[in-house]
Amino acid sequence: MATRPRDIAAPVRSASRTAAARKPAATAARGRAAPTRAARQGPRQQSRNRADQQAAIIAAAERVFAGAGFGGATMQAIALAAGLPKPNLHYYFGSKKALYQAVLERTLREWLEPADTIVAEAEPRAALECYIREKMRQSFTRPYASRVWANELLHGAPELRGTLIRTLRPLMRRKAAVIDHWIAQGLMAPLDSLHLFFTIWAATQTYADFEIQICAVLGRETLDREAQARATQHVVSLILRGCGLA
Amino acid sequence: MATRPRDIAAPVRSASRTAAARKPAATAARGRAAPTRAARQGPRQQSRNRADQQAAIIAAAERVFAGAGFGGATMQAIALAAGLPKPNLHYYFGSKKALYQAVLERTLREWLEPADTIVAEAEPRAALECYIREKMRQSFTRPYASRVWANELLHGAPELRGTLIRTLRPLMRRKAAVIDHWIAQGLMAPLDSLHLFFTIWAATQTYADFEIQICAVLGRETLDREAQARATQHVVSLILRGCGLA
DNA sequence: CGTACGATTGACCAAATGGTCAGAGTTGTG
DNA sequence: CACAACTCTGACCATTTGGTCAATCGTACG
Repeated sequence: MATRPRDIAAPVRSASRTAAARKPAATAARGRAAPTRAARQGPRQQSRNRADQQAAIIAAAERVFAGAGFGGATMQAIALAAGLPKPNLHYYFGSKKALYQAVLERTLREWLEPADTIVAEAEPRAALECYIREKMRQSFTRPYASRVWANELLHGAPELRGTLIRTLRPLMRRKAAVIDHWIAQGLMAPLDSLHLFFTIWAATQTYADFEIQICAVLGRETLDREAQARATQHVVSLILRGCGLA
Repeated sequence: MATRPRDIAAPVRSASRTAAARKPAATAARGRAAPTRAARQGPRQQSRNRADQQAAIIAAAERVFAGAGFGGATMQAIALAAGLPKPNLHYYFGSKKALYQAVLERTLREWLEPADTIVAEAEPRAALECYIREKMRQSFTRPYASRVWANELLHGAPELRGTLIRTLRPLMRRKAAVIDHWIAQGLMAPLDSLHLFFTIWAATQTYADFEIQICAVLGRETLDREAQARATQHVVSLILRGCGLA
C-alpha cells in the first residue's frame, strides 16, 4: 500500500507538520547514514526457497497471533519467532493483515477436514465417534491454530465473515442433512443437527482454546497423553449418549 | 489522528533523551503553551458519583475489550465508548491493565454464580438443567462479558492464572464432588465430573463467544428469542441425555 | 461568601508499531 | 565470468498509543 518511491536529496523537512500536508507527500530528506558497508558480520540468512520461508513465517505468526490476538501481536515479535528480520515478513506477505489472512486460510482448511467422515453411507455411531476423535486430536496437536480461529470469531470475524457464509454454511447444511437423514431413519435420537455440530465444536475445541483453565481446574501443568485420552473418552461417550447412540 | 497542534512558544525541549533520565523525575521544563483559557465551550461533563462513573467506564471497557482483545483495545476507544475524555479513565483506574483487571473481576463473579445450584441436596436432573439454563441465559444476556473472559483464557490468562487456581479450582472440586456423589448413588450415568463441567461451559458459552459463526451457519443476523430457546433446549436435552438423566 | 477538595480536561510526551527503501548479497543461466 | 533476478537487511519514518500534568471547574461545608 502506498509504495511511494521517495525522493532522494530534498532539503530538510520542515518540523511543523500541519494538517495541510496530510499525505506523505512531504516525506523528503532521506539523508541516511552510510549503510555501514562491510559491517555485516554474521553470515546472512541463507535463502531457503520461497515456499519454505513462507511456511516458516506462517508457523511463527500462528503462535504469536494465538498468544496475543491480531491487535496484540507485533510484526517484531513474529519476526523474532521466525528468526528473521522484520522487513522479510513484509517482503513475503506485504502487510500484517495479509500475513494474518494467510494464517487463517491454512487454519480453515484443516478445520473443515474432519467433517469428511459425516456421509450418509456411514454408520452414525462410528462416523460421529470418528469425527469427535479427530476434532479432539486437532485440539491437542494444533492448539495454536484453534486459538487463532477462536480469536478471530471472538472478535467478530472481521476477516472471514464472508468465508463463513460462503464456505462453512453450505458445507454444514449438507452435513446437517446427513444427520437429519439418520434421525429420520430412527438411527439416533431426534435433535437439532446444526446445533449438534455447535456443541461438538465447542466441547472439543475447548481443550485447545481454554487449555489454561482446564489445566488450572485439573491441577496440572499440561495435559499428557493419558489426560488427553481421558478427555477424549469423556467427550465421545457424553455426546454419543446424548445422541442416543450409546 | 494525533494532529496535535504542537506547542507554540515553548522553550524547545532538548531533543536528546538518553536512557539516563528514565523515570519521569526528569520531567521538568514543562513550559506548556497557555492552556487556552476560556476556550472550553461545551459544558463540562457533570460529575456523577464515583461509583457510577467507574461502572460506566467498566461497561464501556467490557465492550471494547470484548471486541478487540486487550492488545487491540485502545484507551481512546474505551473513552469514546464511555463518552469521556481519556484522562478520566486514568483518573479512575490508573492504567489500562488495571481497568482490564476491574473488568475481569466483575466477570468472574458473574461467571461463578450459576454453580450455586449444584448442591448435594438437590435433585440431579433439576439442578443440572437449572445450571445449564442459567449458563445459556448468561451467554445471551452478557455476551461481552463472556468474550472478555474467553479472550483472557485464550491468550494464556496472564492476568488471572492465579485466580483460576486459587478460586476456581477449589470451587469446582467441591462441585465435582457433588456430581460424584450423585453418580455413586446411581442417580446418573458414570462420567468424569470435572470434564462434565468443561463440556457444559463450552457448549453454553459458545453461543456468546462464537455467535458470529453460529449466526453465519444458521443463516441469520442475530439470535432472536425463539432461536435462543431452541438452542437452550438443544443443549439441555443433549447434555442431560448424555448424563443419563433423560 | 470563601475555600478546600475532588473531578474534569486539553495539551503534551516517550516509546512502540507497521511499514518503507536502497543497497548489498546470492543464485541461476548463458 | 557476466549479468539479471531474487532475496536479505540495517536504517529510517509517520503515526498511534498508553500515560502524565497543570490548570480549571463545581460543589459541599464552614
